[in-house]
Amino acid sequence: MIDKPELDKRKAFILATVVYEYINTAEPVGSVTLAQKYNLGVSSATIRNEMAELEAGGYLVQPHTSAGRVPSDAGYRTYVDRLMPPEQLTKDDTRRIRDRFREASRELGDVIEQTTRLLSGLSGNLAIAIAPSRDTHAFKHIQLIWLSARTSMVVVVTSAGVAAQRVIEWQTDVAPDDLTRLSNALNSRLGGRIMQDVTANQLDAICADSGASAEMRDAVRSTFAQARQTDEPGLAASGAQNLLDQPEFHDLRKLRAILRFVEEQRTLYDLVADELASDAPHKGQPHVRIGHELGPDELSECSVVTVPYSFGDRGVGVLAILGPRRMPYARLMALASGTARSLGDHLNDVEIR
Amino acid sequence: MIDKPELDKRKAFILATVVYEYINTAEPVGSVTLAQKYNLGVSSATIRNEMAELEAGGYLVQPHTSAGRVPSDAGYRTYVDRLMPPEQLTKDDTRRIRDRFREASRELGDVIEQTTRLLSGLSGNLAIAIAPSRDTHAFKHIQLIWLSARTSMVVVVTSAGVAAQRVIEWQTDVAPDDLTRLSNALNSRLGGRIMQDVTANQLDAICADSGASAEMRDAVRSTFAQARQTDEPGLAASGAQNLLDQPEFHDLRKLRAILRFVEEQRTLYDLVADELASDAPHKGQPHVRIGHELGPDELSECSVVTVPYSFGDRGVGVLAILGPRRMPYARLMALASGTARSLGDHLNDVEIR
DNA sequence: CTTAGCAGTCATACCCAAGGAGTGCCAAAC
DNA sequence: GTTTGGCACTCCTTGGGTATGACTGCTAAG
Repeated sequence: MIDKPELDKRKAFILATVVYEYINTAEPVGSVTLAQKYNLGVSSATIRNEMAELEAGGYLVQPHTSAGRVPSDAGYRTYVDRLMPPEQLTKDDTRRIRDRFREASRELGDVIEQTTRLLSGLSGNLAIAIAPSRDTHAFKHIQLIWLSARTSMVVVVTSAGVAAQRVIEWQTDVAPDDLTRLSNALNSRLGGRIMQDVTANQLDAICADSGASAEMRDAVRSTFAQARQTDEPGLAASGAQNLLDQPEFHDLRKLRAILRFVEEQRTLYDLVADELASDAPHKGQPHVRIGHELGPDELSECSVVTVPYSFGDRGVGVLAILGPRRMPYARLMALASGTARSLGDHLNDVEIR
Repeated sequence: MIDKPELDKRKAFILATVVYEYINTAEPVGSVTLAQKYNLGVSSATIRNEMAELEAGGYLVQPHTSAGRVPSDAGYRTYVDRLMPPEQLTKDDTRRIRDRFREASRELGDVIEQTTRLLSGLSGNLAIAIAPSRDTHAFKHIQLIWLSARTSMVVVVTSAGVAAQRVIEWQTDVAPDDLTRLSNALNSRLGGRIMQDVTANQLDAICADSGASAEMRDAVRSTFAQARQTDEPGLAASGAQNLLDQPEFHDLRKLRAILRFVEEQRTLYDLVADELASDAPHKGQPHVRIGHELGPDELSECSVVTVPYSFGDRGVGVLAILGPRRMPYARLMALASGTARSLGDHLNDVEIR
């Protein structure tokens, strides 16, 4: 790859048109097609010269000598960053998104799962969602419920709803009053706290003060750990079968590699969570990664649009769309943003205040 | 299709061998292959004659004149019902299944989801599970939890764990005591009842007796409805990408049709729920449906193994494996049965008594 | 009833030539 | 200097024709 001189206006327009045409047709685009379909005011020979220079600059690639050109990662990158016309959501899409959230669940896990279904349906690609970390939710309530002398249930409620629930089998009998006393103590001393600020030591202290047994203390501690869900992040993906429709994935080997990748919760999480980790989380702006920018070789023919969502001023999660590099970037960015906004609004609405 | 005479011993053996060979190789099997690989004690010409008769009987099919034979639906059916040697789970598989359930979740939805992952992994096919209907669970506890003057949470616990939880926003202020009184009344009068036996009228009566408001009565009623989950059945499926490995699905059109079918919760549910509806639910025995027996045209090249599972003497759900007709029936039946048994045991273990 | 032999069928693989899409380059025109 | 028409060249794709080989079904002999 030589140096990348600034593109003059005509080169930029030709590059944009090549990308646009290729996104729509999935066929390498040649100089004659370009001259005929878009009136550039110059002949195909001129376009050929320009395309040759764009190829030398690393923006375009020729699959073989006698074929048209296809955008390279750098070509797509330039298109996305500087050339493509931004898109707004249509009224129709906006309404559809809003309607779907209107009847959406209040339960966090269900919500993100439904969101991926919506987004994969609208985008025609694979949609992924990461649930917001529960660390930043506010503690609302804990209730130890007496079921029988040896069994109880513990429920922890945060501002996002039920964060943990578990059944506990005691080694020794407990009385309903013991549970009520402990519940009350915890509630009065933890009310309004952010989950991540509740330490195990504090829990122990409260349990000790209200005369709870060691067994009860352990139960409380582990239920809180579960409520913060530090181990397994909420992750949902759907719409993988959409990828079958893309001509670039008609090669079964590629497709299989991609699906195996997506199947692994861990790798999928890492892929999308980059967005969470990034220091400057572009304030709600969608972010595009193209081909090799993604890292894993399996995804070298894919692109991913990610967009963070938030509700209130905390709890940030990520939505993502994974598809072929030849994706309608502007539209998918608009869709992802719109969905992220509606998702945030929905979570805000159902938040427990 | 002519009449189906009883198969003599040699025809039966040849049919069994053809099915076996085809299942292993995915190639139409010819008379010479058969004579060479399995010592039938007769020449290929004799086998040819027998195969011609098996084809006339509708057990075998020739893809084209100069190809070997492939089993028909009826051929597979006969193989499964009468010819194939039954298989036991290997110690290794048994252990693996048990280990996975040992560390499985206690939450019903998670359990069936994890079960499909396990079963698709072991079987190399698509696995499906339907959660048991919640109607037959025993009511354990209801708790109305005071969060603030205008918000409460209701949790309904059945013998299978938390069956419903919801946040309620009241139109008028409520006091913690009101909620406690109503919770106690419901618990004392409903304790031990089966969920489906709790009628809306009874709930109304109890609410009225304990002086609950109309608003509270409605909340209780709708939470119970949700707990019985009459609307949306718990359904999980995973391992669709396994189907990519099967040579019969390398035709993208077929594959897409199948995946679209599987994607639809409703159709998938209907497919598997046949097993629940059937009058004589073969007492835990796996049940095989082959090709057109399944009904939908999209699945005419697929087979499904279903097996009911139960815990205690109630609550029946279904596990299923969907794959190409050319599947190792005996092994998959053993796997499905073993997994169903372990699943039942696990649900039994985590049941609240 | 079994079997060897053989003719016949048909999918598949292969080669080769024609077709076509598209390029790069050059020389002339602007 | 840029643009353009022309043209040779490359190389993928397509289609036809042929050879190959894996089968079968049939027949006649064992």
